[in-house]
Amino acid sequence: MQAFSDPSLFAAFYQEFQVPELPEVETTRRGIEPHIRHRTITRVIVRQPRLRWPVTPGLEQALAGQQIRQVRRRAKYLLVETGSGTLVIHLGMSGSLRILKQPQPPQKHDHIDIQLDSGDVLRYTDPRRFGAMLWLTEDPAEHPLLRELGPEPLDEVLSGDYLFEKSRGRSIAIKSFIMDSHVVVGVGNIYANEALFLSGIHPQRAAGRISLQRYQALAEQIKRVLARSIEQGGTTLRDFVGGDGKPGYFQQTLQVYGRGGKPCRACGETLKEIRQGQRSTVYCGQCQR
DNA sequence: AGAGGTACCTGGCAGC
DNA sequence: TGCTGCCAGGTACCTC
Repeated sequence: MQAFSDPSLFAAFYQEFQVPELPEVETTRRGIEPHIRHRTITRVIVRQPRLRWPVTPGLEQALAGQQIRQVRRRAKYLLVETGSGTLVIHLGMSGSLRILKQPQPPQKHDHIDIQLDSGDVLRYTDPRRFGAMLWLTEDPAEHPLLRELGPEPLDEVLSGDYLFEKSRGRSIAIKSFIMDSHVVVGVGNIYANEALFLSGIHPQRAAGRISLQRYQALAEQIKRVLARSIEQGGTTLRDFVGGDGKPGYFQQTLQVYGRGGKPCRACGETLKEIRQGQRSTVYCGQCQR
């Protein structure tokens, strides 16, 4: 990430563009649910239907009059359940949701408003439009987008044993392996870099050539880094009402991500930055083998 | 089947 | 100053 040679620029960038990783999605769920649960949708306004996929045609009619039962999360998908179907929301790379208590004129990237009988509005904003807003009438777990997903990282199913078994015979780099949503969901680029550093595993190592013991460390670190972020998102829950709808981010100090060329916090060695699958990987050649 | 690459999209920086 | 090129990233999908 050479563009951010100056740390303050990097910080400014991430204040502006908080990539919703799993902790941010969960924090968003917790932030909005109390305001929308049991409310009835009175009106839906779609200003920009061109997201990752087109917003489901007829979404406005489908949602009007529906009462929201609960908001669940599967991987980075938010599932807004009503009596007759489920609204599936993905925040993509730059999406956010917030609750408006007062009417506010829509800004450039405010693509969708969901008005509630309380007078509140749930507003979806997404500058890069990598997000999604889909209406499903079938069981969301059976939808192609959700059907093939691996276990939640914080579920006990995700363990060293699971990763070890799943990786046998695989030559793919471990970093790509843990970012594959068929293996485990919710491990984005930032947390993949961090978890590999914390467990001392070289990001390019073949997934099939890592011992059970090391996978136990990796599973533990994935859980730890995500759980800590969710915890902090919860305690710093800021401004889902009226404000920018973005959870506090990066409360925990990043060990490697965004620090290519800087000294390793553990050993002082200069951190290496490479690209894997068009994504930035940062690691310590000394600490990670 | 597995591995790797591509596309989608915008804002902001570097460099000319 | 203004333009162009590049880059960040999640994830489905394409190709080999």
